[in-house]
Amino acid sequence: MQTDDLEEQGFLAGYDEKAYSRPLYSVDGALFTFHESMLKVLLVQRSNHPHRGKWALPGGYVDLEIDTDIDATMLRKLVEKTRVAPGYLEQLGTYGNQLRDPRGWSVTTCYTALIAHQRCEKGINAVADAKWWPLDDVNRLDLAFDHAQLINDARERLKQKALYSIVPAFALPEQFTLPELQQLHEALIGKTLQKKSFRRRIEQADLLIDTGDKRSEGGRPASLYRMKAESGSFNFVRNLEG
Amino acid sequence: MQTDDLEEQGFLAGYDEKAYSRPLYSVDGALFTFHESMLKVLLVQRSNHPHRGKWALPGGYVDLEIDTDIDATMLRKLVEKTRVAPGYLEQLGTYGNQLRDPRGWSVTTCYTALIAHQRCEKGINAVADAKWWPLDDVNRLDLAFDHAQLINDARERLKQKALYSIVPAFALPEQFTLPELQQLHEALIGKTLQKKSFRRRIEQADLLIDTGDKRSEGGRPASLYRMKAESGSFNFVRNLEG
DNA sequence: TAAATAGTGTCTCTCAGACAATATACG
DNA sequence: CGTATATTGTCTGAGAGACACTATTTA
Repeated sequence: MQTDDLEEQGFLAGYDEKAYSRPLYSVDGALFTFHESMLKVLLVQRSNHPHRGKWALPGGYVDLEIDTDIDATMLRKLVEKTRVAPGYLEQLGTYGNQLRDPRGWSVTTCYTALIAHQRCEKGINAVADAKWWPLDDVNRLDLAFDHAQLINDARERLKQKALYSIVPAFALPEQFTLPELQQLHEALIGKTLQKKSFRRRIEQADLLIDTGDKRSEGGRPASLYRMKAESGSFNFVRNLEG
Repeated sequence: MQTDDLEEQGFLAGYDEKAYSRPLYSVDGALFTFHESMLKVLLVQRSNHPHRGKWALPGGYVDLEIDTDIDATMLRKLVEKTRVAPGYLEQLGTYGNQLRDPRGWSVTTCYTALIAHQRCEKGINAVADAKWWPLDDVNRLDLAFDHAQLINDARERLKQKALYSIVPAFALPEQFTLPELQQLHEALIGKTLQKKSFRRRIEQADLLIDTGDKRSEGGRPASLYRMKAESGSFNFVRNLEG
C-alpha cells in the first residue's frame, strides 16, 4: 500500500492533463419564472461564434480555479445574468454528442432552475443581452445549439413535478395565493385542474403557511401563503391527472 | 448572414480545441441484476492508477472517433465487460468537482442499467477483472473515486422506480414469475408488499404477457410472464407505500 | 344589486392495504 | 393427508374528480 502510494505520486506528477483529446464540457441552465400569467424562460443573445446573434440558454465552461463543483459553475453563470441565486436549482440531464456543437464533440449538463420574476427584474435589466421570453414564443425562435430541446425537456420535467409536488411555487414570489399557484400548475400541465382537489392535497400535506395577508384581484381577496422550508422536497403519493 | 457564415468558417478553422484547460469527462455505469434472490452490481477491479486495485464501476472516456454520443460511450464500455447490451439503460446524473479524481477537476455522467444475470454470465466470466457483487457486500468495500455514492444514488433511483413502475423487471430473465418480480421490488424498497396490491395493479395496467408456461418452486407452480414492449415506460399514477 | 373571484361541501369512483380463503403442486 | 407456494375474494379507507354551493370583495 505504501509502495503503491509512492508509485501513485509519481504517476500523478507525470500526468499531462492535456495529453488526451476530449470533449468540450459546459453547463446550461433553463431558468423559468411565472409572470403576467405566462411561463417565461431566460435567454441570452450570443455575442460570440458559434451561433453568434442567436438566443441561447445562459451557461458556460467550468472555471477550474474558481468552481468547486458543477453546481457552482451553474450558479456562477446564472448569477452573472440575474445577480441573484435562483430559488430552485436541479440537474436535468447531460447531453453529449458529435454534432451539437460545430466545434466538435461537446457535452453539456443542463439544469432546471426557478426564480420569482421580481427577485431578478433589476439584475436582468442591468445585463444587456439577457431577456425573459414567454415559453410559447420560444418555439418560434431559432435557438443556438440544441437548446430548443433542452428547454422542452426541462419543461416536461417541470410538468411532471407539477403533477406530484409544489416545486413550481419557486417560480412565484415569496408570498403567493393558491389561485396563482394553481394557474401556474395549469400552465405547466396544459389543462385545467379541479380547485378542490388542488387545494385539498396541499392543505392535507400542510405545505404552506398562511401569512394572514390577502390580495384582491377584483373579487373576493385571496389569502397569501408562503412555502414551508421542507415543502420543496415533498412529493405526493398520488399524481394529479396527467 | 452569408458574411457571418464565412466568418464562422474562419473561426472554426482557427479553433484549437486543446487551448483551454478543462475537466476530464467520463461515463460510469451502475449495472444491476437480480440473482439468487439478491440485488447485485457489476464492479471492475482497476488495473491502473489512480485507485489501482480498488473496485469501481465500469466506465471510461469518450472515444471522439467511435462514439456518436454519450449513450454510445456507456454502451461500448458496458459491452466490453458483459459482451451484451443491457436491457435497460438510463442516465442517472452527472457528478463533477475538484476532488473526486486525484488527477484534478473531473466530471462523470453516471448511468443506471439493468440486465438479466443469465444473459451476461458467460461474457463476464470471460473478463478477468469484472465481477457481480451483492449490493449488501458493496457497502463494506473501499470503492474507487465516489463510486460508492454513485451506486447509492442509482439504487435510490431504482427504489423510486419500484414504487411506480415495473422497470426493475429488466433485471430479470425474459420470462419471470410474479412472485419473483415482487421479491425484487421488495428488495429494492426494503419492505414487504401486499401481493394482492402488487398483482392487481400490474394486471389492470395490462403490462405483462402470460406465456402459458409455469415454473415450480416447491409448491404450486407460478405462471411465467414476459414484459410487453411498452411496459418499460409505463408509470402508475399512484405509488406503493414508500 | 350584479359581476367577479375565492373558497367549501359532498358525492362518487378508483385503487392500495389488509388479510382470509382457495388452488395446485410435492412428499 | 400435510406442507409449501401461488393466486383470488372482499372489505376498508384514502384521496382525486366532479360540480354545486357559499363567501367576500368592487362597481
